[in-house]
Amino acid sequence: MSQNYKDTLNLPKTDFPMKANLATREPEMLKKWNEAGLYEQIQAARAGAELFVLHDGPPFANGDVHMGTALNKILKDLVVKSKTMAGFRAPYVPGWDCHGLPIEYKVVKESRGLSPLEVRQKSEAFARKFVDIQREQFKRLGVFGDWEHPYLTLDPAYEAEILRAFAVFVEKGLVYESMKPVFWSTGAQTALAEAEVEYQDREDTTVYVKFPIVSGELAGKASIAIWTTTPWTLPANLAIAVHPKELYVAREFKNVGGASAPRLSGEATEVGALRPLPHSETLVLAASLVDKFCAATGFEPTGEPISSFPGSKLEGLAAQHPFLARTSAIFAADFVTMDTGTGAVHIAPGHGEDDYSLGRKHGLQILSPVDDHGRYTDEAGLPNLTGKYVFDANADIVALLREKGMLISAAAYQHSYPYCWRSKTPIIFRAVEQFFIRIDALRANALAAIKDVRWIPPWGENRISGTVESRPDWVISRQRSWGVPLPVFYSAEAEAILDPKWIRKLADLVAQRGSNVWFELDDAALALELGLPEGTRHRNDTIDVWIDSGVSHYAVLATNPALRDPADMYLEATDQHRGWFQSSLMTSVALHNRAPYKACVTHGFVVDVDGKKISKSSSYSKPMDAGHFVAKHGADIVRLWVSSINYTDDVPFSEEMFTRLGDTYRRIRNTLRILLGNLSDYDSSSRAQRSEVEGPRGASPDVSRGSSTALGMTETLVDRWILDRLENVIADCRAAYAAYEFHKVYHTLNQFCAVDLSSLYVDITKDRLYCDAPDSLRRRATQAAMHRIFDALCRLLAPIAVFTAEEAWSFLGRASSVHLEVFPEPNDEFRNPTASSQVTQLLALRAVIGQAVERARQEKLIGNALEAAVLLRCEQDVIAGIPHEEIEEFFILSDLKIEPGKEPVALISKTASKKCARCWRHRPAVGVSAAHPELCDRCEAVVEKKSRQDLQD
RNA sequence: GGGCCUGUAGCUCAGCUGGUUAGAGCAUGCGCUUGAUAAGCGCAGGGUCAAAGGUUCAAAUCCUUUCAGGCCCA
Repeated sequence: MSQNYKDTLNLPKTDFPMKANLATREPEMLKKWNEAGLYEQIQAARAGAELFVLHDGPPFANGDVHMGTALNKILKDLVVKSKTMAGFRAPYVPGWDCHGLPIEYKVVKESRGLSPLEVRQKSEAFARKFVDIQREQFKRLGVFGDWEHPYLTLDPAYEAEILRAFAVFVEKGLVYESMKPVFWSTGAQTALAEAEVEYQDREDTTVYVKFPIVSGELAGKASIAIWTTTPWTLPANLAIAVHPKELYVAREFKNVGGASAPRLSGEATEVGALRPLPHSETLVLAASLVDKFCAATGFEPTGEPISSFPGSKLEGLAAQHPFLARTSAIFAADFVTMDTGTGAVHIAPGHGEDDYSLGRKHGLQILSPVDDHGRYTDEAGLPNLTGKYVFDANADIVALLREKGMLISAAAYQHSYPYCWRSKTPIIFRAVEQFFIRIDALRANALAAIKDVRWIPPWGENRISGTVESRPDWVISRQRSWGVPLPVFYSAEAEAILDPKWIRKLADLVAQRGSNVWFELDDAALALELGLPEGTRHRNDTIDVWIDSGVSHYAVLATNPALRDPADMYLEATDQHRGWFQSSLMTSVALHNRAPYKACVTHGFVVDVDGKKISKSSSYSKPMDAGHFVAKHGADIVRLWVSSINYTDDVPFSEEMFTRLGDTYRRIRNTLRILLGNLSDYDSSSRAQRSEVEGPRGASPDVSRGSSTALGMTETLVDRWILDRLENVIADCRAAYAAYEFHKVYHTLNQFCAVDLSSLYVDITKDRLYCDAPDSLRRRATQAAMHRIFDALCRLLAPIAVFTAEEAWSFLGRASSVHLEVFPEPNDEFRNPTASSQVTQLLALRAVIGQAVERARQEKLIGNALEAAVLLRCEQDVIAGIPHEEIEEFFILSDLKIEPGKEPVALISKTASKKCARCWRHRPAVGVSAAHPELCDRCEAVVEKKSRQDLQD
């Protein structure tokens, strides 16, 4: 019976599938884009447009793309795509950081005994392999860019620019040579990186040593007591550090010997046998460490402290070195802790990081009287021990201390100590010649340059300023193989030569033959090649990789004609305030005295449900490969995730989020689908819509212009309202994109699709779209509105859901890509405050009705709301001027009566009218028609008209 | 330990310069629909705004401390 009428409806019709099937559809689309050269098309389409350069911070070319990397790359892509759609020419040239220890380390670990050149060859192959892997993974994420012409820091052209930048640094007097302690393997006779250090348990001899004070009030009366686990560094002692704020005491101690006097084992037994005889000492040490000191040494305090004072009081005093003819100065330093020892720290600037920086601060010599094999040199000032391996010399030093009466106590000590991962020998801290960049010469200008940059979020400025203010000089030399050679030459007399002209000659040679020449050619050949004096030699040190990436503005932005230095934006994780943002800033200040970027955007790190970093998480043990999630959910879902979060904070990640995101995605997709379905018989180029099509140049054609009734058609209230809402959505999304607040785009579009469109507009207009005659004016008006909405939605969605937006876009019969389009332009003609406020009021009434209907349903009075007869009492001015029919339609009711009343109330009863077999509304006219007794008047007319037309055909 | 930052419903986010019973979407529960159907619609429940102090007539919003977490240092 009534089934017949279903065929007379205009039901939605589309081939746009409900199921996304992203995992297979996305790669197909990528293939199409690649074949069409979409990136090049986009660049060509924006040829004359204003330039916006987002400069890619090069990821390290090792390992797969994980969620953190994906987050970074997608954020960059959101910027590039949204700028492109805002009308800019926004080229994107991706890059990779290829040199450096992590790669060299892996290579060396795989195969041992390689020559530097072999290490470099294997490292290059390794880096290139991962460049290719990551490139495919980034492309799979839907990131657009010049993937065929990325910049690689290992490219000879790039390496040459590093050297040329270096030549400028030298020219400006920014580079100097100095000693600095590094991890040193005496077994391998090489400097080590932290990654090459492994820790083992080890027993050493610790000593408490006294340094007689020789100046100030305590001169000749007391000694300052220090504690060390490395007696062999004492010949290099030049100072003692105390904490300025901690309390120190001068006090007499008596050695009671006995039980508390420790026994030594191993090498030190000989020493232990010569236990100090009972005697007393007046010592200065931290008040809070007196107890520990006594327990460890067998000394006990006698009487009350002679005096007590903050450490700052000791500053500037001199103490006699325990066995060398010199004094050690006492300095205050914040790094002194009260955990162990005496609160007075033995300082050997050539043998420790803190020692070094304190020594530099006070102009001390960086004394490091140890050779490559870890043997004392003459500089140690102990002729008997010259040539002795320092770990063997510990016992000699202890004996010497005892002989001089400077040993308070010695003991065996178990601790975890760094070892060389290759030679398995204990590591020493040893100062060797290094090259530095003078940060003090740049600091003030760098701080000034920071102020000219826009920092997003704003506290980034604070952060980078803090690091720039406090950072020490930049150590730029590395005793490594996998990098750009440090262009230092040595004269026949072994004197270091830094010559800009020579460096530039080398740069030219490297540009031609790659930096391997440095390692391939021997001294004579290289000198000949560069035209250097005979006898000029070179070493195999390399430049810190932070210089590599730090000069990318010089090597890439300034040299690639598609780009520009400075860039409009750098966008990286917050750790780069100290990293790439800073290294780039320093090199740019050195070269041009300005920042290399106009804006710096930072994002947080990916954390799990509990806000903990993933590596510490209990929820996620497996690695967070982006590929895993792309395969499981699709790149558009991963991109939706990136867009949904506030990236300035830590970025939350969980399995649940992806489930939720899938829900959101399906909602958006289904909204697009129903719009398409309802537009199946709508011809946007027909005469009625012609006026909209011919929009102003540069604007998006379909949504740019309306006539006096906006669409130029007979819209009803809901149409006017939804078009006004769309204006808000367009304005909000454009503003959010412009401010890089992508999560606001996400929420705006989600809200618009779920509430305004799905729950309201589509639901309300179903009746007219399905049941009216196909060409009814109000139906066509609604289709025109939907067409405008769909068009705008695709464009606004395009930067985020790259694949889905394109897919939907193509279903509207568009041959070219949505990514070539621009965002919809705001258009005041579609603004309609009246409709907006009317609908707001109607929605309040709708809630009242909804609750009443719900109650009636629970009482089994009605099932479907269309079975209800609703009597609504409300203030009349709310509904003034709105046709009753439209109000009924708005509430999706069959039978509505409105009476005046103050507080809105809805009374529900079962309607007396019969159900129209076609539109399912209960209408009084059902049964009136003889030909169609099951139909209401509207449906009868439509069916009649249709059958007449069918007859004509 | 220091610097910078964060902490609002199960999840993701709003909540402007302090001012009525703290909002949204999703999720959950209960219904309706079967003409968006591995869809759609309605209704409902759910937060002492990390905790404790303080300023104020009034604080999620300002101040202090604590706790939890992140990045960078040490």
